[in-house]
Amino acid sequence: MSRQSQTFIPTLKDAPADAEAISHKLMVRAGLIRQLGAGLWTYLPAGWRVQRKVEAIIREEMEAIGCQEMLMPLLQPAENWEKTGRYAIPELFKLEDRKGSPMVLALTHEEAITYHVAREVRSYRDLPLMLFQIQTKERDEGRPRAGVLRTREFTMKDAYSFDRDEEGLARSYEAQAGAYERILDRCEVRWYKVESDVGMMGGSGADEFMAPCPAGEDEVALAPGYAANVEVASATAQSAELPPPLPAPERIETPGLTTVEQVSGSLGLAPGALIKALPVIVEGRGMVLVLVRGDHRLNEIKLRNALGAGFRPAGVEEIGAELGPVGYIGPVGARIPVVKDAAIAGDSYVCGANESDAHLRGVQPGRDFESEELDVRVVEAGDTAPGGGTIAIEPAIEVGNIFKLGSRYSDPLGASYLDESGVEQAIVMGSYGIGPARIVAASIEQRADEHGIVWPRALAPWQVHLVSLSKPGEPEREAADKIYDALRAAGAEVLYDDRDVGPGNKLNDSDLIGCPLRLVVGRRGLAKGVVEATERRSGSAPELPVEDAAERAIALLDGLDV
RNA sequence: CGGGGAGUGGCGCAGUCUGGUAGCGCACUCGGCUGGGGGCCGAGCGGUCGCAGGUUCAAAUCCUGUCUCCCCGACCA
Repeated sequence: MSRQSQTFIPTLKDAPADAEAISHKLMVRAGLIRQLGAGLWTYLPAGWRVQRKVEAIIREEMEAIGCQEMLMPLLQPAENWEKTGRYAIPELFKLEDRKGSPMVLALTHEEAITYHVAREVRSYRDLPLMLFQIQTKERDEGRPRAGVLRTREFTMKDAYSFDRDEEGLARSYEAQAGAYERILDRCEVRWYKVESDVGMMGGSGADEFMAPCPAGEDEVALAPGYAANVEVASATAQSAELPPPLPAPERIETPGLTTVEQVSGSLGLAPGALIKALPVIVEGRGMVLVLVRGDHRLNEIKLRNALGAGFRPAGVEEIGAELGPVGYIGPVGARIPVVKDAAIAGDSYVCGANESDAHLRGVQPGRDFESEELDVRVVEAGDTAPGGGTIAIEPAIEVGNIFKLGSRYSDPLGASYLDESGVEQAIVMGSYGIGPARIVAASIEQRADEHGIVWPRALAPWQVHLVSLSKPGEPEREAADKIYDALRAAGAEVLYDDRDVGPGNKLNDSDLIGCPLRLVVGRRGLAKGVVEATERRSGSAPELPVEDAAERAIALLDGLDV
């Protein structure tokens, strides 16, 4: 059924007032989705058609690498989550059944799949194994946002690999990565594969597939031959201009100057000539003083990974007791461990003197204080990447991620096998997620113009939007009806706008909905014996003879590059 | 979790400060006109003003509580 008069595509002239992201506005306006609650979205018929196209592509590419589809429950007993230590995750929805048994709504399915594999797989002969599902996930997000980009309930394709050893995992991981590249290419989204943090998944390595777009919540650091999430990106800093070195640190009065801007401004120095001192309390280790250059920011994920432990910022009281007044903290004379960011590489810095209204200048790391050197700053545009290129930073949306889990889940859930020599070994796992809704949103973000959505053929809800400008019953309508029948007979996916509304409404809705090819059947064209085709993306508008309009339209469609 | 904003017809909003008959645009229904980029005329339908309690002769408006949604930040497979 694709007569528009009988299809539920509620388009809107205006976007909801609170929508910010392009994809959010357009998906609502084009009648693809509607909101039910915070982070909870209903897919209307056109939106669901698009999502199913993405899912079909994912299915094909998963099956092509020997990954088998299955389906696991969303509602699960809490027990396995307690075993893996993930029951404490704040995003995990927790509930009880009527008997009072603790249950959870799965935010991903490592526990379930590992539970099953642990029971069924016993021999090295059963491995390797790759399984996937396309299933709902539930996450109690602190802040859902941007329409479908960050929601509390969403569909995810999650795949899991099971191997005998690290080499096997590496092969499975590469197979999945290759499939992801083909999936994203087929969906026509621009993407980067970037190094990433392992986060709550745990494990030994991870990559993310990022689609650059304005609404992206992540930032990627890019250079020729280099791509990383800024959460983990590492690069050589641009140099900062330093004053001449001094034989020893010199105390200077800085009354009331507590920020980098104030101190550098008052001394006439670049912010990069200052050292910013950030006291943190490290789990099981007490207070540590972390130093970054005045013009740099601390990267908390890199610091956590470098320390191998969690931490929190120290409180004002704690800092006062251990070091001095907040705003005048520095490493010289500090009696606690000092971590110095690698970008602090000069020999004459200004830092706090650990007393009110005073700083020190001419401070030289190594001479004036001891420290452990780590890379813990946020990289910036203009830095030099490991390959020698210059870093650029772009916002991007994470559309997929792949993790080397190792035995992070197989150990606590007892997933093991007997090897050739009869020795019990832990199964080595990987997990691979991809979000169809985010692919759809990214496609819209990347391709939309001021008139609406611009679908690639692979995702379009319909390939052709046939628009009849005449009223029902008028002779021109017959020509449109015939073309509709011919297109359908030829197997084309066609949405036929046969509604009794004005031409402006139809044309604007057509732009909004964004099918790759539009055919307008109106009095003006018919007088010349033509229907007007318009390629949504290029705007190219050839005229097609009425008699074989359907055939010609299909040929046009096949000629579109995307 | 911290900060800010908003809940009034399907959508977008005014009215709230200064309490007194709930309004506008769009959409929708009916009739007519119009028919190539959201057209026009006329007549209509539709709202316990998020919820609960309080003050008052009288509450959308004042007070208290509460729920929901949005934005910025934190967090985020």
